[in-house]
Amino acid sequence: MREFATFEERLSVWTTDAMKSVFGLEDTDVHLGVTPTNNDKFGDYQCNAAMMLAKPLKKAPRQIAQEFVDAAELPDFVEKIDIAGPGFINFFLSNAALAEHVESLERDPHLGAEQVGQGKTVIVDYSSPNVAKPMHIGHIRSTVIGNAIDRLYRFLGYNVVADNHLGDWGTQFGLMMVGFRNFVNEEALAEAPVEELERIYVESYNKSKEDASWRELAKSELVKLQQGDAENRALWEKFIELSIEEFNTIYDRLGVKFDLYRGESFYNDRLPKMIEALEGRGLAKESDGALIVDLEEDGMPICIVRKSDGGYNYATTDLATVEARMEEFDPDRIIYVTDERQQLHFKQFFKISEKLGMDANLVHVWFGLMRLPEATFSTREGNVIKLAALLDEAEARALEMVKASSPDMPEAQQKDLAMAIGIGAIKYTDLSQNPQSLVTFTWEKALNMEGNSAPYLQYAYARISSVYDKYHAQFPKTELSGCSINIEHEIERRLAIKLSRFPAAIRGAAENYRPNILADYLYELAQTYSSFYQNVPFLKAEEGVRESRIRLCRSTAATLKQGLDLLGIETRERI
RNA sequence: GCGCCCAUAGUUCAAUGGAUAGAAUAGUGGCCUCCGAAGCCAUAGAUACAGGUUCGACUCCUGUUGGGCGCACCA
Repeated sequence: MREFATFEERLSVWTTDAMKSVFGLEDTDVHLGVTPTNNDKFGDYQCNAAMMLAKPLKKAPRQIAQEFVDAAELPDFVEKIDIAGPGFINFFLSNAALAEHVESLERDPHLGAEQVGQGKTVIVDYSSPNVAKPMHIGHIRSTVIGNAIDRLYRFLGYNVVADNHLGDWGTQFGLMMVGFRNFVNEEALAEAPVEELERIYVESYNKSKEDASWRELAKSELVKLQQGDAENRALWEKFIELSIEEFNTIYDRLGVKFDLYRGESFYNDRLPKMIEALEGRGLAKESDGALIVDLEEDGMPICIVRKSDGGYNYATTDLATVEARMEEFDPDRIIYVTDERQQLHFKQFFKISEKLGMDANLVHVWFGLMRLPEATFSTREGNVIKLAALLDEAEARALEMVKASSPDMPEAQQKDLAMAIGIGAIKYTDLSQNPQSLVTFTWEKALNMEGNSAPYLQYAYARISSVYDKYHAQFPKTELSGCSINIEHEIERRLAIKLSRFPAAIRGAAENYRPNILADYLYELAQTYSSFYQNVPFLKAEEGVRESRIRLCRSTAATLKQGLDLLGIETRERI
């Protein structure tokens, strides 16, 4: 058993062994471990094996439970064991063991979370905006959810490669080239480069619809670019450079960092070989001039890997990307974070990758579309909300709140706080719900700062910091780590149990690619703390009790801070 | 037409097949002489519909209704 093993792990190992020995079970599919209870009255953990074993053992569940309880010798951290209802076996942890465990977590930089990723590499492919298009609120989910997954896996010890797979290649660049040379407004370009690039694209696109010679010109410029023409290449690189620069200002504001910015173009050279591989394995065939992979036997529509004009598309690029990533990083897993519309595409190219014999573990983490109450976002409708505008608005609203509640704070600090709170609120809104739900955007929801929200958690953290500082001012000589935690009050116990469950929240969030599991946990932890704070005195408690409670505060602060950091949400000692 | 996803309090969201479906917000009623009221305590309110599987179903299966999305050269 590892040093900071959770009670759930320890108990599960114990119940599994004990069940096997008491009932002479060898191999069984029945889950013999424990799960957390959802009600204090049923103890801290429950084992449901008795019900599940009724059939194979041909005995009544309660009888099984009773025989188990009679025969088994309790581990020392269990205070009491109970049989309830149809045959639930409930475990009550001892307060002393609980207190000791919480104390010990202070020595673990990972707060009890097992380093399951040691020696493993994971590539997380997320955000992936298109060059020459401003990021809008549709990009927030991939960026924020992807970044949380990135952080979670790093925390679990994985070597994470965060890759921003930019949309930097494709037919639109022909139109961009001719458009730029004809309609660029240098002032606008200096002011807001990507917005201007988008404007140029739209104008050029509109012109192409009416003007056949314009279309021809765009096409020939595209071919020149593809053939490596120096001038077009330079212009294309300029588009990318301007775009990345602007994306980075957004990423900086969001606290998002990538290890790589490898656009689709990075894999261009591999595309012909990829087609050869498909043909060599007899996977690809001609159809209406295009080269396709027939996936009918796999229950999917055909997948085009080379267009009838000889160009390659999405699927081919993604296959080549997998191949390149396998060669360079040999990852244990590649995680793609995109919206739900791409499910079929990913299923198709995952299948083709398998058929090609690429031994890649590919995971598509999809999230629900973001839409407006009345319609989906579209450039044509002109209802797109830019990501930068959303962040501005969040910070402005947060600043208003900060000024109202802390009018005497220096302005620079107010602004810094407003940033942490505003950005935190936006992120938390997205991270606190199941990623797969469809989201209807409203300002009110996106910038929620009341109730179950980032500011609630940040407030709880700041309040603890304040208590902690006051303690040190009043009792500067006491060495806290030398004082033990004693659990006597009910609310202390609830808080300690919550603290001990942090690793489960982390694992659940990471393994299911659902940061909301962690967000839920943190909210519950903060609620439990608030109740603790309200119901028992800390600084005015008698010596000993006081130190014990301050240590619980310290653990809570560390857990909140770490958890919020994994969601990419910043904390401040004073708000 | 085929396929994927979704439906939980008035509203916005939770709930690895487990016990009495949790929060927030809006409503009502309390709590600053006391560690920060961005808070706490109390109260009321929900599983679309019809079947099925199971000791046990919001969760799994089938059907219905209502929504979102995808399905040959856009990524």
